[in-house]
Amino acid sequence: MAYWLFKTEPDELSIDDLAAEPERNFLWDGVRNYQARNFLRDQVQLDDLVFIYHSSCKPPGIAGIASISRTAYPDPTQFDSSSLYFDAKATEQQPRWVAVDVRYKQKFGKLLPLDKLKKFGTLEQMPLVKKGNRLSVMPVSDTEWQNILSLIHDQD
DNA sequence: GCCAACGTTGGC
DNA sequence: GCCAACGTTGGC
Repeated sequence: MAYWLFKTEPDELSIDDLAAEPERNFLWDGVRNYQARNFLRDQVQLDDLVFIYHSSCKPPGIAGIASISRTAYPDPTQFDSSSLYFDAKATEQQPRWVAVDVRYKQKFGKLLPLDKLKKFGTLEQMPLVKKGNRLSVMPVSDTEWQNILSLIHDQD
């Protein structure tokens, strides 16, 4: 079992949306970055745990946990010409992008803000806290996962 | 709204 | 295959 962090804009899909339908499998679509796609396609496994990170909001930070309920399959939005995520170069025979499904697991009492993550020295290797980082799907080591959980515990 | 950082595109 | 131009991300 592995750990991950997925970014989402809460206007699009938030931890509250997941929590509102805890039995539902949510399509995690719209990943359009090759490095992020390769993680989804090659490494994300069933029942892996995922920190849900809220980006482009105030304040950005980790809001809760989801689990992987379906491993990678072709992202349907790449074939949909009315979608923002449409990709004319993708075909059903040769899909370019993949999606996974996630399920709600937990919402933290308080969001763990990015500035706290940045202050915590042992997390400095995470792409998340590095300047200019744009990776929307990233692995989280066992140690990082435990350290972040303890930060959550401290502030709750 | 600004803009730094970064990924992608396309001409050569 | 280089690299300038461009578009996007995402914190501030």
